[in-house]
Amino acid sequence: MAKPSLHLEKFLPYRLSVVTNRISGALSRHYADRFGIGIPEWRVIANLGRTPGLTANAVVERSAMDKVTVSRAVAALEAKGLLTRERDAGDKRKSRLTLSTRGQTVYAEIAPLALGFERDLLTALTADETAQLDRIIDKLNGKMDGL
Amino acid sequence: MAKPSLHLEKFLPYRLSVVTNRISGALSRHYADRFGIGIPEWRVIANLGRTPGLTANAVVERSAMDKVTVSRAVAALEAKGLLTRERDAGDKRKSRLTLSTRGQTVYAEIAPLALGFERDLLTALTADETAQLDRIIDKLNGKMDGL
DNA sequence: GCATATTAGTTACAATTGAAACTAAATTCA
DNA sequence: TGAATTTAGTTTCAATTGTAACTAATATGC
Repeated sequence: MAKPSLHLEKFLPYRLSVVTNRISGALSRHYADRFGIGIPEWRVIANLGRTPGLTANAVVERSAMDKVTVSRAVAALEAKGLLTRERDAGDKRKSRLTLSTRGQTVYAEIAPLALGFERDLLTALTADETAQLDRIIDKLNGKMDGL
Repeated sequence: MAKPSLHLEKFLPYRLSVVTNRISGALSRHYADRFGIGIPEWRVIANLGRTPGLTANAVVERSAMDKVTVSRAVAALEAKGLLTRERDAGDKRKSRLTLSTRGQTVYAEIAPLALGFERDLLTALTADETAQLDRIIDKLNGKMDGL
Protein backbone atom coordinates (compact mmCIF):
# COMPACT_ATOMS: atom_id res chain seq x y z
CA MET A 1 0.00 0.00 0.00
CA ALA A 2 1.45 3.34 -1.07
CA LYS A 3 1.84 6.21 1.39
CA PRO A 4 -1.23 8.48 1.34
CA SER A 5 1.08 11.35 0.47
CA LEU A 6 -0.99 14.39 1.16
CA HIS A 7 1.12 17.35 0.32
CA LEU A 8 -0.47 20.44 1.81
CA GLU A 9 1.13 22.71 -0.77
CA LYS A 10 -0.85 20.92 -3.45
CA PHE A 11 -4.03 20.32 -1.52
CA LEU A 12 -6.72 22.53 -2.97
CA PRO A 13 -8.78 23.28 0.15
CA TYR A 14 -5.61 24.31 1.89
CA ARG A 15 -4.34 26.41 -1.01
CA LEU A 16 -7.66 28.17 -1.24
CA SER A 17 -7.70 28.84 2.46
CA VAL A 18 -4.22 30.36 2.44
CA VAL A 19 -4.76 32.68 -0.49
CA THR A 20 -8.20 33.71 0.74
CA ASN A 21 -6.93 34.53 4.19
CA ARG A 22 -4.12 36.57 2.74
CA ILE A 23 -6.55 38.54 0.62
CA SER A 24 -9.11 39.06 3.39
CA GLY A 25 -6.39 40.10 5.79
CA ALA A 26 -4.93 42.64 3.40
CA LEU A 27 -8.35 44.00 2.61
CA SER A 28 -9.24 44.31 6.25
CA ARG A 29 -6.02 46.17 6.95
CA HIS A 30 -6.72 48.35 3.94
CA TYR A 31 -10.06 49.74 4.92
CA ALA A 32 -11.73 48.19 7.91
CA ASP A 33 -8.97 48.90 10.38
CA ARG A 34 -8.59 52.42 9.18
CA PHE A 35 -12.24 53.13 9.85
CA GLY A 36 -12.52 51.12 13.05
CA ILE A 37 -14.88 48.69 11.39
CA GLY A 38 -14.60 44.92 11.39
CA ILE A 39 -15.33 42.63 8.48
CA PRO A 40 -18.84 41.64 9.59
CA GLU A 41 -19.77 45.27 10.14
CA TRP A 42 -18.42 46.14 6.76
CA ARG A 43 -20.47 43.42 5.14
CA VAL A 44 -23.61 44.69 6.79
CA ILE A 45 -22.84 48.18 5.55
CA ALA A 46 -22.19 46.90 2.03
CA ASN A 47 -25.55 45.17 1.97
CA LEU A 48 -27.47 48.09 3.38
CA GLY A 49 -25.60 50.52 1.17
CA ARG A 50 -26.98 48.81 -1.87
CA THR A 51 -30.29 47.74 -0.43
CA PRO A 52 -31.64 49.91 2.39
CA GLY A 53 -34.40 48.59 4.60
CA LEU A 54 -33.25 44.99 4.78
CA THR A 55 -33.98 43.05 7.94
CA ALA A 56 -31.12 41.45 9.86
CA ASN A 57 -32.29 38.11 8.60
CA ALA A 58 -32.21 39.24 5.00
CA VAL A 59 -28.62 40.31 5.57
CA VAL A 60 -27.87 36.86 6.97
CA GLU A 61 -29.26 35.21 3.86
CA ARG A 62 -27.41 37.45 1.46
CA SER A 63 -24.11 37.47 3.23
CA ALA A 64 -23.77 33.86 4.35
CA MET A 65 -22.79 35.22 7.73
CA ASP A 66 -23.92 33.75 10.99
CA LYS A 67 -27.08 35.08 12.62
CA VAL A 68 -25.21 35.95 15.78
CA THR A 69 -22.47 37.69 13.88
CA VAL A 70 -24.97 39.85 12.06
CA SER A 71 -26.87 40.62 15.24
CA ARG A 72 -23.70 41.85 16.88
CA ALA A 73 -22.53 43.79 13.86
CA VAL A 74 -25.88 45.54 13.67
CA ALA A 75 -25.78 46.39 17.36
CA ALA A 76 -22.25 47.76 17.00
CA LEU A 77 -23.17 49.84 13.97
CA GLU A 78 -26.20 51.21 15.75
CA ALA A 79 -24.07 52.11 18.77
CA LYS A 80 -21.68 53.96 16.43
CA GLY A 81 -24.60 55.79 14.90
CA LEU A 82 -24.03 54.30 11.46
CA LEU A 83 -27.43 52.71 11.09
CA THR A 84 -30.93 52.92 12.48
CA ARG A 85 -33.47 50.26 13.23
CA GLU A 86 -37.13 50.66 12.71
CA ARG A 87 -39.57 48.08 13.88
CA ASP A 88 -41.60 46.62 11.08
CA ALA A 89 -45.23 47.68 11.56
CA GLY A 90 -46.64 44.48 10.14
CA ASP A 91 -44.30 42.05 11.89
CA LYS A 92 -42.88 43.32 15.14
CA ARG A 93 -40.19 40.67 15.28
CA LYS A 94 -38.41 42.29 12.39
CA SER A 95 -36.51 45.53 12.21
CA ARG A 96 -35.83 47.41 9.02
CA LEU A 97 -32.21 48.49 8.92
CA THR A 98 -31.07 51.64 7.19
CA LEU A 99 -27.73 53.38 7.04
CA SER A 100 -27.70 56.75 8.74
CA THR A 101 -26.21 59.70 6.91
CA ARG A 102 -22.89 58.95 8.54
CA GLY A 103 -23.27 55.29 7.63
CA GLN A 104 -23.82 56.25 4.03
CA THR A 105 -20.72 58.41 4.15
CA VAL A 106 -18.66 55.50 5.41
CA TYR A 107 -20.07 53.31 2.67
CA ALA A 108 -19.32 55.92 0.05
CA GLU A 109 -15.74 56.19 1.28
CA ILE A 110 -14.95 52.52 1.70
CA ALA A 111 -16.70 51.06 -1.34
CA PRO A 112 -14.34 52.66 -3.88
CA LEU A 113 -11.34 51.57 -1.84
CA ALA A 114 -12.61 48.01 -1.81
CA LEU A 115 -13.32 48.09 -5.51
CA GLY A 116 -9.90 49.57 -6.13
CA PHE A 117 -8.30 46.79 -4.15
CA GLU A 118 -10.18 44.23 -6.17
CA ARG A 119 -9.18 45.89 -9.42
CA ASP A 120 -5.56 45.90 -8.35
CA LEU A 121 -5.74 42.28 -7.29
CA LEU A 122 -7.21 41.34 -10.63
CA THR A 123 -4.38 42.91 -12.55
CA ALA A 124 -2.61 39.68 -11.67
CA LEU A 125 -5.04 37.82 -13.92
CA THR A 126 -6.01 38.12 -17.55
CA ALA A 127 -9.61 38.97 -18.31
CA ASP A 128 -10.09 35.39 -19.36
CA GLU A 129 -8.70 34.03 -16.11
CA THR A 130 -10.93 36.33 -14.12
CA ALA A 131 -13.96 35.01 -15.96
CA GLN A 132 -12.75 31.45 -15.45
CA LEU A 133 -12.29 32.05 -11.75
CA ASP A 134 -15.82 33.34 -11.47
CA ARG A 135 -17.21 30.29 -13.18
CA ILE A 136 -15.03 27.98 -11.10
CA ILE A 137 -16.22 29.53 -7.85
CA ASP A 138 -19.81 29.09 -8.98
CA LYS A 139 -19.19 25.48 -9.80
CA LEU A 140 -17.52 24.82 -6.47
CA ASN A 141 -20.40 26.47 -4.68
CA GLY A 142 -22.80 24.34 -6.64
CA LYS A 143 -20.90 21.26 -5.59
CA MET A 144 -20.98 22.35 -1.97
CA ASP A 145 -24.75 22.83 -2.20
CA GLY A 146 -24.96 19.11 -2.83
CA LEU A 147 -22.69 18.64 0.17
CA MET B 1 -20.98 61.09 -9.17
CA ALA B 2 -22.20 57.52 -9.66
CA LYS B 3 -23.00 55.29 -6.71
CA PRO B 4 -19.98 53.19 -5.75
CA SER B 5 -22.10 50.11 -6.27
CA LEU B 6 -20.22 47.40 -4.52
CA HIS B 7 -22.23 44.27 -4.89
CA LEU B 8 -20.95 41.68 -2.46
CA GLU B 9 -22.18 38.80 -4.59
CA LYS B 10 -19.79 39.89 -7.31
CA PHE B 11 -16.92 41.04 -5.16
CA LEU B 12 -14.11 38.57 -5.60
CA PRO B 13 -12.55 38.67 -2.12
CA TYR B 14 -15.96 38.06 -0.66
CA ARG B 15 -16.84 35.27 -3.07
CA LEU B 16 -13.54 33.57 -2.38
CA SER B 17 -14.08 33.86 1.33
CA VAL B 18 -17.53 32.31 1.19
CA VAL B 19 -16.62 29.34 -0.95
CA THR B 20 -13.42 28.71 0.98
CA ASN B 21 -15.18 28.75 4.32
CA ARG B 22 -17.78 26.37 3.03
CA ILE B 23 -15.11 23.98 1.85
CA SER B 24 -13.01 24.22 4.99
CA GLY B 25 -16.06 23.75 7.17
CA ALA B 26 -17.19 20.66 5.29
CA LEU B 27 -13.72 19.23 5.37
CA SER B 28 -13.38 19.85 9.05
CA ARG B 29 -16.69 18.13 9.72
CA HIS B 30 -15.57 15.30 7.49
CA TYR B 31 -12.45 14.30 9.30
CA ALA B 32 -11.25 16.57 12.02
CA ASP B 33 -14.38 16.42 14.15
CA ARG B 34 -14.59 12.69 13.85
CA PHE B 35 -11.09 12.29 15.20
CA GLY B 36 -11.28 15.07 17.78
CA ILE B 37 -8.65 17.04 15.93
CA GLY B 38 -8.86 20.68 14.91
CA ILE B 39 -7.64 22.16 11.66
CA PRO B 40 -4.33 23.49 12.99
CA GLU B 41 -3.56 20.14 14.59
CA TRP B 42 -4.42 18.39 11.38
CA ARG B 43 -2.09 20.64 9.43
CA VAL B 44 0.76 19.91 11.78
CA ILE B 45 0.10 16.19 11.38
CA ALA B 46 -0.01 16.51 7.61
CA ASN B 47 3.36 18.24 7.59
CA LEU B 48 5.01 15.81 9.97
CA GLY B 49 3.42 12.88 8.20
CA ARG B 50 5.27 13.77 5.07
CA THR B 51 8.38 15.22 6.66
CA PRO B 52 9.24 13.89 10.11
CA GLY B 53 11.67 15.76 12.30
CA LEU B 54 10.57 19.28 11.39
CA THR B 55 10.86 21.98 14.02
CA ALA B 56 7.78 23.95 15.00
CA ASN B 57 9.18 26.88 13.12
CA ALA B 58 9.62 24.87 9.96
CA VAL B 59 5.97 23.92 10.24
CA VAL B 60 5.08 27.59 10.58
CA GLU B 61 6.96 28.42 7.38
CA ARG B 62 5.46 25.60 5.40
CA SER B 63 1.91 25.98 6.61
CA ALA B 64 1.48 29.76 6.71
CA MET B 65 -0.03 29.31 10.15
CA ASP B 66 0.67 31.58 13.04
CA LYS B 67 3.51 30.77 15.41
CA VAL B 68 1.18 30.67 18.38
CA THR B 69 -1.31 28.48 16.58
CA VAL B 70 1.39 25.95 15.79
CA SER B 71 2.77 26.07 19.30
CA ARG B 72 -0.63 25.26 20.71
CA ALA B 73 -1.38 22.58 18.15
CA VAL B 74 1.94 20.90 18.92
CA ALA B 75 1.27 21.03 22.65
CA ALA B 76 -2.19 19.53 22.13
CA LEU B 77 -0.87 16.77 19.91
CA GLU B 78 1.84 15.95 22.39
CA ALA B 79 -0.74 15.80 25.19
CA LYS B 80 -2.78 13.38 23.09
CA GLY B 81 0.29 11.25 22.51
CA LEU B 82 0.27 11.82 18.77
CA LEU B 83 3.71 13.32 18.51
CA THR B 84 6.97 13.53 20.40
CA ARG B 85 9.43 16.35 20.82
CA GLU B 86 13.13 15.90 20.99
CA ARG B 87 15.41 18.75 21.81
CA ASP B 88 17.88 19.50 19.06
CA ALA B 89 21.36 18.70 20.31
CA GLY B 90 23.05 21.48 18.36
CA ASP B 91 20.49 24.22 19.06
CA LYS B 92 18.60 23.78 22.29
CA ARG B 93 15.91 26.27 21.35
CA LYS B 94 14.59 23.91 18.72
CA SER B 95 12.68 20.69 19.11
CA ARG B 96 12.45 18.07 16.43
CA LEU B 97 8.86 16.92 16.07
CA THR B 98 7.93 13.42 15.04
CA LEU B 99 4.60 11.64 14.86
CA SER B 100 4.25 8.81 17.34
CA THR B 101 2.99 5.47 16.11
CA ARG B 102 -0.53 6.56 16.98
CA GLY B 103 0.05 9.86 15.22
CA GLN B 104 1.12 8.02 12.11
CA THR B 105 -2.00 5.92 12.33
CA VAL B 106 -4.18 9.02 12.48
CA TYR B 107 -2.33 10.47 9.51
CA ALA B 108 -2.74 7.26 7.57
CA GLU B 109 -6.46 7.27 8.30
CA ILE B 110 -7.22 10.90 7.63
CA ALA B 111 -5.03 11.56 4.61
CA PRO B 112 -7.03 9.33 2.27
CA LEU B 113 -10.27 10.86 3.50
CA ALA B 114 -8.94 14.33 2.79
CA LEU B 115 -7.69 13.31 -0.63
CA GLY B 116 -11.01 11.65 -1.34
CA PHE B 117 -12.83 14.82 -0.38
CA GLU B 118 -10.62 16.82 -2.69
CA ARG B 119 -11.17 14.36 -5.51
CA ASP B 120 -14.91 14.56 -5.01
CA LEU B 121 -14.83 18.33 -4.89
CA LEU B 122 -12.86 18.45 -8.11
CA THR B 123 -15.42 16.37 -9.95
CA ALA B 124 -17.25 19.70 -10.17
CA LEU B 125 -14.48 20.97 -12.45
CA THR B 126 -12.98 19.78 -15.69
CA ALA B 127 -9.32 18.85 -15.68
CA ASP B 128 -8.64 22.05 -17.52
CA GLU B 129 -10.47 24.16 -14.96
CA THR B 130 -8.59 22.48 -12.16
CA ALA B 131 -5.31 23.34 -13.80
CA GLN B 132 -6.52 26.91 -14.40
CA LEU B 133 -7.52 27.26 -10.76
CA ASP B 134 -4.11 26.13 -9.65
CA ARG B 135 -2.43 28.68 -11.86
CA ILE B 136 -4.82 31.39 -10.78
CA ILE B 137 -4.16 30.73 -7.11
CA ASP B 138 -0.44 30.93 -7.77
CA LYS B 139 -0.87 34.22 -9.56
CA LEU B 140 -2.99 35.68 -6.79
CA ASN B 141 -0.43 34.57 -4.24
CA GLY B 142 2.28 36.18 -6.31
CA LYS B 143 0.30 39.38 -6.36
CA MET B 144 -0.16 39.24 -2.60
CA ASP B 145 3.59 38.78 -2.15
CA GLY B 146 3.97 42.23 -3.66
CA LEU B 147 1.31 43.43 -1.22
C1' DG C 1 34.83 38.17 25.53
C1' DC C 2 30.98 40.58 26.50
C1' DA C 3 27.01 43.44 25.37
C1' DT C 4 23.45 43.55 21.83
C1' DA C 5 20.48 41.65 18.64
C1' DT C 6 18.09 37.81 16.78
C1' DT C 7 15.64 33.45 16.85
C1' DA C 8 12.60 29.46 18.86
C1' DG C 9 8.97 28.87 21.33
C1' DT C 10 5.58 29.92 25.23
C1' DT C 11 2.41 32.54 28.06
C1' DA C 12 -0.98 36.18 29.10
C1' DC C 13 -4.56 38.71 27.57
C1' DA C 14 -8.23 40.42 24.95
C1' DA C 15 -11.13 40.11 20.91
C1' DT C 16 -13.86 37.20 17.71
C1' DT C 17 -16.54 33.63 17.00
C1' DG C 18 -20.41 30.04 16.95
C1' DA C 19 -23.47 26.64 19.33
C1' DA C 20 -27.13 26.42 22.25
C1' DA C 21 -30.55 28.31 24.97
C1' DC C 22 -33.63 31.87 25.33
C1' DT C 23 -37.50 35.74 24.44
C1' DA C 24 -41.02 37.53 21.88
C1' DA C 25 -43.92 37.64 17.95
C1' DA C 26 -46.36 35.30 14.24
C1' DT C 27 -48.21 31.25 12.03
C1' DT C 28 -50.40 26.69 11.80
C1' DC C 29 -53.91 23.55 12.43
C1' DA C 30 -57.20 21.05 15.02
C1' DT D 1 -60.03 30.13 19.39
C1' DG D 2 -56.10 28.45 21.41
C1' DA D 3 -52.18 25.06 21.97
C1' DA D 4 -48.08 23.82 19.40
C1' DT D 5 -44.69 25.17 16.03
C1' DT D 6 -41.92 28.27 13.61
C1' DT D 7 -39.42 32.53 12.93
C1' DA D 8 -36.60 36.95 14.17
C1' DG D 9 -33.40 38.29 16.92
C1' DT D 10 -30.60 38.36 21.39
C1' DT D 11 -27.84 36.62 25.18
C1' DT D 12 -24.86 33.42 27.43
C1' DC D 13 -21.01 30.66 27.46
C1' DA D 14 -17.05 28.37 26.05
C1' DA D 15 -13.68 27.63 22.42
C1' DT D 16 -10.44 29.66 18.98
C1' DT D 17 -7.58 32.95 17.68
C1' DG D 18 -3.98 36.69 17.26
C1' DT D 19 -1.09 40.56 19.39
C1' DA D 20 2.13 41.59 22.46
C1' DA D 21 5.09 40.60 26.00
C1' DC D 22 8.03 37.31 27.71
C1' DT D 23 11.93 33.42 28.50
C1' DA D 24 15.73 31.02 26.96
C1' DA D 25 19.26 30.01 23.69
C1' DT D 26 22.18 31.36 19.88
C1' DA D 27 24.52 34.58 16.81
C1' DT D 28 26.77 39.09 15.97
C1' DG D 29 29.84 42.94 16.35
C1' DC D 30 33.02 45.73 18.53
